[in-house]
Amino acid sequence: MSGITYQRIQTEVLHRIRARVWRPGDLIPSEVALAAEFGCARATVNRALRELAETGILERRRKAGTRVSPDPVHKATFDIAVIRREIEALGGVYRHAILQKAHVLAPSFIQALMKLDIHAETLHIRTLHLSNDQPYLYEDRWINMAAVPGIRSADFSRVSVNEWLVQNAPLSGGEITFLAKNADEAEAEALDTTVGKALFVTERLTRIKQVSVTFVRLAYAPGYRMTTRL
Amino acid sequence: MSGITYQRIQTEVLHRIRARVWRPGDLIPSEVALAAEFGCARATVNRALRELAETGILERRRKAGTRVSPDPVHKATFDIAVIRREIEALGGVYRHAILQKAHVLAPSFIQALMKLDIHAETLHIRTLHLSNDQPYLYEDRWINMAAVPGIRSADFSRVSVNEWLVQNAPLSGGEITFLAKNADEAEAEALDTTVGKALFVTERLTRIKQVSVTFVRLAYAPGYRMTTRL
DNA sequence: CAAGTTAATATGTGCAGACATAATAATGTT
DNA sequence: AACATTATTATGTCTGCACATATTAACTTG
Repeated sequence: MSGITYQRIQTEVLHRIRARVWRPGDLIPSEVALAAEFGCARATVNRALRELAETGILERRRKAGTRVSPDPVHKATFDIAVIRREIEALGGVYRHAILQKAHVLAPSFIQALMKLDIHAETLHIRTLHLSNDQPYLYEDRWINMAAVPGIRSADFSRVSVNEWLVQNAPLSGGEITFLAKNADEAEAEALDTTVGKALFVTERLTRIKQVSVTFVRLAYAPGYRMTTRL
Repeated sequence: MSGITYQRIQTEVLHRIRARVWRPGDLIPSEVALAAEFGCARATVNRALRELAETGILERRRKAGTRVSPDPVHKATFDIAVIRREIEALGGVYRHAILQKAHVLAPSFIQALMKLDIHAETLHIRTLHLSNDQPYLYEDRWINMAAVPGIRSADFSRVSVNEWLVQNAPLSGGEITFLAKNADEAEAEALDTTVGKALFVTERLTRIKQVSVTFVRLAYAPGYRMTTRL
């Protein structure tokens, strides 16, 4: 084997971009040309360039060729783990407490968000997740009962709703939103802080085949930071 | 050609997981076995499974085999674009105003964050980005002069610092952090809101080869939401 | 039995060749 | 000149095949 790896090619390409040999907007040589230069198969060059294109560093189009992205759109990736794992990964002891659990007809704003009809039955659960017995996260969740039949018989004293859904309704699609919000009274009380304090909030809408399964709002305790490498 | 694509295999695998044929934690058949079943080359199966593993749905280890992730860590990716493009993508007309620009010795908290030595010279710039003449984003940036020599001669009246750096110091690594923060006086004034209002903030530390280039704090106007698909 | 060695196995990656497909460039036609 | 048609080209993907590598299982050996 020639010893040329696709990773070797990737670092070489990155070097040339950094050294401004190939500048943002420039067209770079074709796969065939690069394969000849590096003395490897085209498939190897293809994989190298394809992966760089996935990160947004390169832009590729058939026939047009490969160019360095004019303004590279960095893609920041965040791991959205089960909350228990998130807490345990930070070295905390996980515990959760259910503050409220009620079967109710969906209020209108939830109907609109989840696109439910007027008579839709939902399970409304408010949970406090604790790390080392300190409030960590306040969860406000609405579940569309029609979409998850087995949920009536589930026992949430041991496994959190969060985990039950991951195990029993895997691989669902949806959207996630990050935002900042001043704490209201319920949030302030649960998270042991004051009304008005800025909270980092994530809202998630989960679907299985176009049908909304659950809407969650997670309000993190003050001071929370969500970090990732670029 | 058999017509079996790697994407076809991916959707089939996803179906089996959703249908709970293969459940979280289960070991799935080997690449060779799947290639035989689908009547395609192992390379095709390999690409299908490798990509699913990158998204966190599968876990793979040599010899041990491929298994469905026990608690799948969803990976949410956010596009971090140049601010002008972000605003224009939302249909706004972009404009920016430089509120402050000063060459200063790095204050101690910046020294610590960027790991600069005591005599390090920095450029401190505060910029307001506007969409349709409405305050959109307040930017507070520190640049390590030593790391970006050409910056002295740059003209920031036409191109924002943001864009200049992307064009002239491409492909740098670093970290990005999301957090919520109560608006202080400077932020409230710039963004035309009240002190204490919850702001969505992103902080970015950018490096080229271990050397810190710039530290930016971006405070978005109230109401900002950052959304992505799962 | 414990510890070290060897074999077996699933994934990881490379190669050469082929055809598919999208987009551009060249060409011909009215 | 405007438009439709036809090459050309770079990427996209699949096929078999080979060897690399990590890791587990099986097999020695003291």
